[in-house]
Amino acid sequence: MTVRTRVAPSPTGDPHVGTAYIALFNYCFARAHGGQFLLRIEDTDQTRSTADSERAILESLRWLGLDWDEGPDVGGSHGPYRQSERMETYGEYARQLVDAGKAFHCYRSPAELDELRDARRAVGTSTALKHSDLKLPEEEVQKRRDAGEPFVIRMVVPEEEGACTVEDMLRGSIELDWSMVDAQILLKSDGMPTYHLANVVDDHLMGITHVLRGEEWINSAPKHKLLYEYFGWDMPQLCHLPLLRNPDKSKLSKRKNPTSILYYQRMGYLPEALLNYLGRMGWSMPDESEKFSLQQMMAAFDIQRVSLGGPIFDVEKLSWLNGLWIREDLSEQQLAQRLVEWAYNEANLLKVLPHAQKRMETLSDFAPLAAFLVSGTLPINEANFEGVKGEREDIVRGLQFALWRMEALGHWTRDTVWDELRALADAMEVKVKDLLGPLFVAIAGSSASFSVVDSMEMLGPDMSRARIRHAIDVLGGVSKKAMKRLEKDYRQLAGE
RNA sequence: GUCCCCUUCGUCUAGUGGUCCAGGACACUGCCCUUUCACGGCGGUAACAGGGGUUCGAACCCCCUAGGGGACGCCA
Repeated sequence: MTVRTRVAPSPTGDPHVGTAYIALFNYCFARAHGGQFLLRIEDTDQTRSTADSERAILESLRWLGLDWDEGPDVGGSHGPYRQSERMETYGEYARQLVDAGKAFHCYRSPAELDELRDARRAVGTSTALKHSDLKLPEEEVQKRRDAGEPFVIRMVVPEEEGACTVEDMLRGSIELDWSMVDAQILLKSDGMPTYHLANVVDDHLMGITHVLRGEEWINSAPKHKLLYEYFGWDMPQLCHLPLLRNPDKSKLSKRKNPTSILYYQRMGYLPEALLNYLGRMGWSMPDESEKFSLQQMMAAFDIQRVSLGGPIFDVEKLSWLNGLWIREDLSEQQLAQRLVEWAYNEANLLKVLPHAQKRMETLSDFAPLAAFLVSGTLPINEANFEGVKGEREDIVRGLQFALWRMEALGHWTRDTVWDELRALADAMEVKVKDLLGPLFVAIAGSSASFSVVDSMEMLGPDMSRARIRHAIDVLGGVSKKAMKRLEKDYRQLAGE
């Protein structure tokens, strides 16, 4: 048995807890059956994947103790294969399908595609575009080809009535209508494969027998099944796991919840506890124990014990579990060791000292100065904002706008954060200083502290956002009505 | 809008036709322990989404409705 987890680096470089969640189940499933657990990095979208984001996710999984196998030698690469390393391979497979009449070249422009989809949507039917919908007159194809226009390779899908039956290890047979399945792009115009092609080709080459992935993939399973048929390969068994949810039940997202593993690390959760908590999401031990190690989970693992309702990722129980791990599983020496590794190590101190040293008269000044960097949620209240210029309403407005900016920010560095905040202040026609005032309190708990952008860089995106969110709450939050108005104002600002 | 998936306490869940007027855990709460705060111990409140079937019997099987979620990209 061989299973794999595909890890997609996020544009912000934050390793997502959802990835760890899927990886955990793949790990336990494989290991419980004496099989292999492999990793595959998705990096064919150049806007998302960077060396940093890839490293971050691999390090996070390792931190959690989810070790992967090297796996077979596929195209000269071992370990967590990177898709782009074998780009030519996918092109060959795509061409093979074209030769067999199972795929075709498509010269349609994005504008034309939008038009076709809009027309479908207006009629109220499926927006899935088939080969016949995309066909261009022969002379037009010729013209575009001669002009060197970009093209993609799409797969041929059934156009007649009928459904595709997909077998799921937990859900049984799922019937999906072919009318919903579009002529999926297999090879993009830049020559990179899409997930669908890469996924099928990789899994075959890697000898994958079972695929445990998120529920969001159910709808594209027919495409994958079809590809296996086209290639004449055996299809792995599928298993779709429930999705982790925000407290409002929507799919876990950073906009509503901290989703980065780094955030939980920074908050001071132990990897054992985080993993344990993830294991309690949609799964239970046969004896219903709450606290268990990865080893114990693996030893008792039974995929049939997965429950299908999407669990809400709620930190209350995680915190309790973490306390249990700290109290019951660490000696005082071990705890001391963890604390040193976690924050009070030399590398960390050296990061903070450039900001702290100038502000110190005695060594004892250090702890209060740096306290906010090793804290979780800051114990602030309305009174902390008294020294800040402006009405409460304006402060909240500034914080909310800043939060939105920070949510949209891809690369998180001192300079990018600064540029964003400066641009925001300009757009709002306020002094940078006045915009930053409340942010100091939100981020550091006091307006007398290090440069707020330096602090934000050290804290990282998720922790920074969480603190801004907390500050808004402390100031009374934003009502639904007010939120709508703010959103409108914000869009106007962005439009200018 | 179309299709798919899901639905047990506020939250995580046990439960696969009788042992369930539904069990455990978090949170909340009462008492005990304690110089305080935690920890710990013992209790309490709180759920089978609704309606129809099938069956001697339904949280469990079937159908309908409702609610929630997901998918519908040259993202994964």
